Amino acid sequence: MKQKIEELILQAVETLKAEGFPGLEIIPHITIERTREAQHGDFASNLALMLAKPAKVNPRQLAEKIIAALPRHEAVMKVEMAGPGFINFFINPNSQYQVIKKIHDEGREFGLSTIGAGKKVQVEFVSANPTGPLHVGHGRGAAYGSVVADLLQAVGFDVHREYYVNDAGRQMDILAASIWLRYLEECGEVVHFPSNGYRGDYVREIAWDIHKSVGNEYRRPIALVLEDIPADEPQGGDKEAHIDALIDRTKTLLGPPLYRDFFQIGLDNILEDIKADLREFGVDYQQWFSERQLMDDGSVEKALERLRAGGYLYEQDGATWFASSRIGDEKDRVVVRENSQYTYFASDIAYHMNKLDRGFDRIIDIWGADHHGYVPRVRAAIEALGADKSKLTVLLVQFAALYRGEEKVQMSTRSGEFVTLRQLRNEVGKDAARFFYVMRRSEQHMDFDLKLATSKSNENPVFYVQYAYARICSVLRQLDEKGWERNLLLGMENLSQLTEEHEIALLGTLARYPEVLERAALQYEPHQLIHYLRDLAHEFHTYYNAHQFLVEDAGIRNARLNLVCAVKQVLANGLGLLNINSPEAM
RNA sequence: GCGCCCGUAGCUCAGCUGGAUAGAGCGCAGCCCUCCGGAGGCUGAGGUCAGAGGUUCGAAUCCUCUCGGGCGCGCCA
Repeated sequence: MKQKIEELILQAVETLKAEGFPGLEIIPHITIERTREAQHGDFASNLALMLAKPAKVNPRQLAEKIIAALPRHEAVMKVEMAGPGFINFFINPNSQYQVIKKIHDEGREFGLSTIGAGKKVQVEFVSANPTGPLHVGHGRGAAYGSVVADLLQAVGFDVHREYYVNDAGRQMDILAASIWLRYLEECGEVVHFPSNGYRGDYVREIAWDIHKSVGNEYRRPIALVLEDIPADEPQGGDKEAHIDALIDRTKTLLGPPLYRDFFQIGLDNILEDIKADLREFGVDYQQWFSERQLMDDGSVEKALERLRAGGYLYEQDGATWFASSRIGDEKDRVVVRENSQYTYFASDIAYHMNKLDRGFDRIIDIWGADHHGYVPRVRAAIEALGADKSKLTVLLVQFAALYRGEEKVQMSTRSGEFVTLRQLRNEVGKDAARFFYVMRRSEQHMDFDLKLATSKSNENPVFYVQYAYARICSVLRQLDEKGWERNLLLGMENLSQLTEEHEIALLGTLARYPEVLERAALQYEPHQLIHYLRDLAHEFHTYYNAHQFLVEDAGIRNARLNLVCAVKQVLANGLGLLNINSPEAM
């Protein structure tokens, strides 16, 4: 419809141009908007306002001219000039009814489109370090990322969802050492647990499992473990030096193969937990990409070689630097440390090279907002690798501050004091959790009130939308109980009897759905879909209160049922995209 | 200090990329089933869109400055 109007306007402008009307050489992008108020019709164009200046005419006069030049179209009932020079289009209701047939015919496909044209898009999200279970902070990225991916798929992109597993590096070493120390405790050693170790209960559980299967085989006297280890912070030392020394000691005392086992058991354990957690949260991946693999198969070295060939690497202070400040970063970055270890950034460069080599048209990284300082250097890396840096989109998700009522919940992964995503799901359920996370614009700081989300009452917005769906199902059950059958054809023949204000409004909202999907997908803004669904549910509830559907007149009854079933279908489609259930009864 | 995000109703937030009288939910006041599910609907009160300049037919939206909040600024990941 929007497109048709656009074409009509374009034709009108061409006509005026042919008549020698001045100032129409440059036609701005024609924007057709849905109006906010019914008295302004269904669609509006501000073209006359935009053109008034170059054409040096009064915008109201220009609008009149354009309207006069508009070709006739059966779907357009009336065109009006209004306000400072808006052109308002009133759509013929008969053409509005078509949407009900369309929704019925297309069913679950209604709203999907092909504007993505099968372009390959990779979406990487969550990618939390596998050093512990996911917490509620990761939940937002998980919900947001999965919905963005699903939306892109819905509008025709070929979407590849990926989780980057940081299974190399110091954090993992700290985890391995933490597990071993807890294991020693199981063996009966008295351990002063390092302040910088992972203190969560899950570490004890892993240690407990190991002890159960191998007994005291890996036990070493604690005195030997602590020999010459610099003091921890509470004892007046440096916690980083303390933990690093403990990691080295763990490696020496266990020996490489055994150390590897502890490391691997911890990794496998936690990664399995994360995978299961996300699956239960309705988040699926095509690929779990290992950082360690990049290290092992020489990809990092290859990536650095490519940078070196481009003249972007140099040596200084014993380290190797990437001259990222030459291409947008605020300073240069180390890629190989003085101790000849790669930095995390080095493997990330390799990872992005790998993404580029796999031929994605678009690469989307979804990160926590605290990583924003990292964006320019990754962009620089892509440019230095010789790729088009516009291929990369980084979406930053702001933190969700957690509250229990008024009280803010403090969180720290190391100390183990945090609410896990699993706990949240158990408390509020998958549907409410997903809905809440995605309800707000991603760049918006969000307060997640556990108390509110836990309350299974009317305060909880997800129920409002689900209730609309359940209500429609209930109406259909009532139909059956009253001994009536739905007559689809009769309903379609009587659509023109849907003349109530609420019915016309619903038609417009239903017709909007494909546009909402498209916008939400292309702008990576799932919250637009949520708001739409709330609008739709609200209009349905209003309609429900104002009019009886199951009336004696079979024509009107079936027409209304067709409308209501169209609402049901769109609610199900929208909720489905959000991976939220559409319950037939609540 | 520099950079990124943000500031809209008592609270939590939308606001369709510059449009018409700034909108929802919760909370508050009042009302609506002999009727398809009251987890609903309707009405009302509540706003200097943080503040000040600027751009123009038109600004919550764009630019500059100020104030306030969050987050970054490692040879950590």
